[in-house]
Amino acid sequence: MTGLRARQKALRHERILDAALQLFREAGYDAVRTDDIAAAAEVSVGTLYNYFENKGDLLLALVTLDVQEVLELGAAVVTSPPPDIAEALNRLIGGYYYHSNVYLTKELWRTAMALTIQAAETPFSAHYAALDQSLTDQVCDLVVVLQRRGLARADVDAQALGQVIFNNLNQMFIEFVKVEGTRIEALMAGVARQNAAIARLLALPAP
Amino acid sequence: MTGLRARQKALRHERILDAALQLFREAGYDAVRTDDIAAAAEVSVGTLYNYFENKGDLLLALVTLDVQEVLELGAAVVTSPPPDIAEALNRLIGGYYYHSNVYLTKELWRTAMALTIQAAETPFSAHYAALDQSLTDQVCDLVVVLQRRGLARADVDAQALGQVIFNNLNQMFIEFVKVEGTRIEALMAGVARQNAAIARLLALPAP
DNA sequence: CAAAAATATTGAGTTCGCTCAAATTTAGAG
DNA sequence: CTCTAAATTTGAGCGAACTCAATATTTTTG
Repeated sequence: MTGLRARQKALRHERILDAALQLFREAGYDAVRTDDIAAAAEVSVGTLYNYFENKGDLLLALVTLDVQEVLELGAAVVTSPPPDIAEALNRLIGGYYYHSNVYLTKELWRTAMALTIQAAETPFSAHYAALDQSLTDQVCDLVVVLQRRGLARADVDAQALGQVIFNNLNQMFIEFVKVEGTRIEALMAGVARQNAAIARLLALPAP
Repeated sequence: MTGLRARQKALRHERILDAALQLFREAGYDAVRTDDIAAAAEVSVGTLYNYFENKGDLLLALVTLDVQEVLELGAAVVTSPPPDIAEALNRLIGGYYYHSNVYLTKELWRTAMALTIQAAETPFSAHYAALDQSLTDQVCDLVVVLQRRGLARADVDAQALGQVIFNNLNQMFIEFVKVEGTRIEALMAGVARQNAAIARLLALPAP
């Protein structure tokens, strides 16, 4: 059987994450003090810092859980995308976007995005970067699938184009979380317009 | 004549900015304490905070000066772009990139980018956002100019495509400043590949 | 030109993220 | 079961960003 130590470790880890998520969601990242999280998890501040590098790393741990789910969601779209290029892109990207407010608020995303830029060396930030790469790969895969099925021009660098599409959707999401008032529908509309432009360029030329 | 108060105000404002730029550049953003900047500007901490909302706003004030220069640089490319689509994009974007290390280090850019996401409400962050929009407009203008001169397909939403191109170059820049080791040449090579893909799609169809 | 009003400066004090030496708890050996 | 070593927890304390009541300086008024 697993030692008492290991079980308590796992338990504390989860208690801290749970406490952080709840407090962050209801009060916002800045308003929550690390002491509050420690108290809610029934652990001392020192212990909290034994499990997570810093306050930001704690948030990124929560964010990566979210991105992981989103990745699985996207895989389904890539394996059988709708036959229209624009629709396929919108389906994939919409999946990403609409999932984004299941666990996290705009403020939390904002803070998280800022952290991944500023503290790119911390372990969870590296993990997030890896997931971001997986998302890029997923978009690239979608482009390749569309090309293979004869739905999109095959005479173009799918890798490069996939990166462009992902960078665009990512940047659009950042702009979205920057402003508290904007709605996901508006974000989707903006991205759909951009996807339409790309889809038109990617469409097979008239025979 | 302008009152003594106004003159001293302008003087102090400049002294603070100068001190901050020098210290930030030579020691890095985090290593410099606001007390240090205040001391170097021969001003008290309280005064510093009378002129700038916070430490980050001070950095953003410096960054916006840089972006302003970059915008002027880009205008020249837009008014008379090279006849090749890919080359035109590379020229414009290269201008942006190569100017980026004139005043600021990667760490400063990283911090600044993070701040514009996290603190989108502070005055200088709003100013930065406006400049970002101007950069987007500049890219859109370039696409329109290429279309007008018959160098690019005209049957595509230039506005939307310009946004995509800008969002891509912006995101690529963020990835670039994230990692301390990477060189601008590598960044340019990556973006050039992406631009090549877009240029191919935008090229006029064979008659 | 003096006094009052308006505007700016100052720096000790507060807050919060994070550290680390001491104390506590668990695992293993005899 | 006891004693020792290893691993873990603890919370008072530290550093740095930022505040605000007191002070100082400039401008305006009579």
